[in-house]
Amino acid sequence: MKGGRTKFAILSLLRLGPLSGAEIKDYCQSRFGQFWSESYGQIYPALNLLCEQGLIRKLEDDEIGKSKKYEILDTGRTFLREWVETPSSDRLVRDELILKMFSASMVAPETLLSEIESALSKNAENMAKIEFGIATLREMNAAKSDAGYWALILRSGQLMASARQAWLEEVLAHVQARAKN
Amino acid sequence: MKGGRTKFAILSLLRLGPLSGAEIKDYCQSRFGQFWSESYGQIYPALNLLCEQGLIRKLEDDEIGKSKKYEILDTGRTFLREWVETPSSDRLVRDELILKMFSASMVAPETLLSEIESALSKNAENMAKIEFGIATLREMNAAKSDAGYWALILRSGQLMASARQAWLEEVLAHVQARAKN
DNA sequence: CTAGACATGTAAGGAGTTACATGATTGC
DNA sequence: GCAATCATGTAACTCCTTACATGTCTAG
Repeated sequence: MKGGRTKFAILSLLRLGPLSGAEIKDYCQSRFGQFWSESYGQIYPALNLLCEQGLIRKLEDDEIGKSKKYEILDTGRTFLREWVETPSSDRLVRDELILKMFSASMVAPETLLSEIESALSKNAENMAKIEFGIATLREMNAAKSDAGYWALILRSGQLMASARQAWLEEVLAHVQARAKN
Repeated sequence: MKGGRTKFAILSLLRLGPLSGAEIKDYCQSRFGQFWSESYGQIYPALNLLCEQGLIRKLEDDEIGKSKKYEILDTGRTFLREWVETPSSDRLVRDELILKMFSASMVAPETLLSEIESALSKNAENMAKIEFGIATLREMNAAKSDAGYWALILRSGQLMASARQAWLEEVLAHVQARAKN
């Protein structure tokens, strides 16, 4: 399918209200960041495609010069709903740090420390973002039906991040122990 | 860099002994499956590239007709080691199921059940593979320095899979509760 | 010898990122 | 008006999968 899953990420966001390309990028980062990402190189072409296909439309610039906002159409909502009802493709993970673990015995343990620490701090950042997201969600008073699912998204981030933290700490301990000998 | 990280995945495996393209594919699936994957369309071109660059070599076919095996060279080992010492790129996750959660309120809860259940059973499969991997590792008596790191890889799979299971169960409970009303 | 299985290889195309170009807006 | 900023857009490139084509071994 042309435009792939980027189209659905965009439609998902537009369901809640009109957005511009840049806003879509921002929201992707802040709301989907842990498990999905899109770059401008995908977003802008996809927006044009969605327009051509009559799934969204460009809002007339009431205030000229402002960034172009796009609005989802009923056809777009239907398209989005059908996708939700369709079986998902497999989860894809690409984790270079774990791949390196496979050959980690080739290098001095000390060499690995900085990478593990930077992974830990990146993970801590993620956890903070998720906490912030949880706080925000409470104040958002979204439709109740949405709020439940969105909380589950954040919950997934929580569970994954704390599993990762636990793992990184085990790795750190192992590497430090090896460094001592 | 040409050939990207596929080259390193291949070199990582070849470090342990000569392998053919198909064996590399199998090993990727069984050992790296949870966090890395490669397809033939990447493996074969990468093998040729690695040969051209003098990092591996094709073994002479002592027994003709057998699948072509490739062996890592010292230059390849050095290249691999340097990569391990280099900062990693960010972890990438693409999880369509979670993306759908964002719009899940658009559909009847019952619609979601089969997807959740299939995600649960796929996850259970993964957990079983990891358990098998742990048992295998014990019998492999790999070099002790490798065994420690490899156990950590499996440990990561364990932690992630059980976090995911916990999450999927929460999702299931939520969806079932919504279905009752 | 032949059918099936399996390994190798490739071509086409979609997915995704990066770096750059353009044009408008805002603040000074 | 000028610089800085920001949104939009695009081109080039890498990454990755899929489907197909080819060749080779093996069982019967």
